[in-house]
Amino acid sequence: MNTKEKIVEVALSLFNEKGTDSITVRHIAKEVGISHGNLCYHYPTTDDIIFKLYENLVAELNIEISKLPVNQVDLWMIYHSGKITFSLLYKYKFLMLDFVGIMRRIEAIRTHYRQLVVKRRLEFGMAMQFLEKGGYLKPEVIKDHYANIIEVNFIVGDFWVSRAEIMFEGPENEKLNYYLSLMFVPVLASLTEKGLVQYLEIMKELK
Amino acid sequence: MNTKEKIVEVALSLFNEKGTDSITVRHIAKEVGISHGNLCYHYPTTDDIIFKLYENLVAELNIEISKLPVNQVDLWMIYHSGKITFSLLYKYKFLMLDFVGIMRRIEAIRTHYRQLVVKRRLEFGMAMQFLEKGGYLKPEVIKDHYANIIEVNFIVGDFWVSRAEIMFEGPENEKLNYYLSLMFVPVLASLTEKGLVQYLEIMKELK
DNA sequence: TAATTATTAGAACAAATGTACTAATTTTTA
DNA sequence: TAAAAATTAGTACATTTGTTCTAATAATTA
Repeated sequence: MNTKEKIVEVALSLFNEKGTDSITVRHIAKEVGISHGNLCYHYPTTDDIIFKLYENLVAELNIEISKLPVNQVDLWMIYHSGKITFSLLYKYKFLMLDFVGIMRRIEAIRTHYRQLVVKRRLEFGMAMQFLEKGGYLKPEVIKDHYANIIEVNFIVGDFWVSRAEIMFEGPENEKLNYYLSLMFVPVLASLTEKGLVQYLEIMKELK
Repeated sequence: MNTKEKIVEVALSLFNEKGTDSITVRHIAKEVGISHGNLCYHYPTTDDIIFKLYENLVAELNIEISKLPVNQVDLWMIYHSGKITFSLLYKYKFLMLDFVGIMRRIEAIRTHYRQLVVKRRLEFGMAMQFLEKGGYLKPEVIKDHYANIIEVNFIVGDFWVSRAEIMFEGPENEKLNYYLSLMFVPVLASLTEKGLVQYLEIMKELK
């Protein structure tokens, strides 16, 4: 592994452990075992490293999501993509824990993330439509209800790591499964019989 | 207004504007128009001011919530207490925007908040029971579903300000109403006819 | 009033940090 | 191989920040 990669790797674990505020280029350099002059040659500021880590997260997400079979949209598919996403978000949890600070500070990330949300909102919307057509989800009775469910799930998806950090005592796996299960909560009472059956299967897997 | 109060007032607006990270005792002192030596006499560190502001938020919440009529629990009552809470959280939005950082850093706040959550969880649970008895909410069909809805709403309640900061363009009032309406989303499909009628009334008010 | 206490301004200092720079060494390229 | 480019260590300096201290002034109390 070259120096550039080592820096990013060490920075990730330091950020996850201590947060981005208290970690400086000097801390990272010391932990990598190089001079901070050298580190600044590769990444002038910690924000440059954070941006690189953000890029890595997005890249990993794209790779993993593209591996999913796209032939059918059902609750299992939602579950699998949720599982992958949640695992990766947890791997880069410092990004989630300091979400607002990073978004405020680093324009490149903010811009990219906003575009990502627009894209994801559409994908989610499509998925809901497929679920409805597939007989898993009842037709919407209240205007914008499913769009609102998506917004709620965006908030849960982006901030469950923060919530867990503050409130949850327990192993990572339990934590992840618990908050993943919460993603189904807003939609639960709108599921059809068929949808509910699949939901209960998924919950067995999550236990 | 005495110096101590002035400090807290100025600090609130500075924190809300710039975040807690970049604001130091010197910044606040300069803005108040006193020496930083004087400021440190009243509040040795910014964290002491943050704690004071947290106490103020909790006090204001208690006062406002206690003003609510407790004779009946219906969706309007949920709406009113939500409205009050959301307004106050927005007034102290820096606390919400740097929630994790503050919780990690300031033990006194972390401890108090955790106890608060336990208390609120019970209150929410009671409210759900009352809604059910009052004929607004269908009986729970899936185990822990209502407990899970409460958890989802905790996350939305604690992080909507962050979400809004990153994504929402628009006036404060719209912002507040929109995210307040999201609190009803997870429970919506579990409402009875009677509940739905009241919900639709509330939505008219929110528009 | 006189003594005491509270409040205020400002200086002083060490530690941390961002930033820029130099010089040496290693690696790559022509 | 020789020149060029990339990488590395280390220095240097201005700023910021937390912290402590002193001395002066204002307010309160006995």
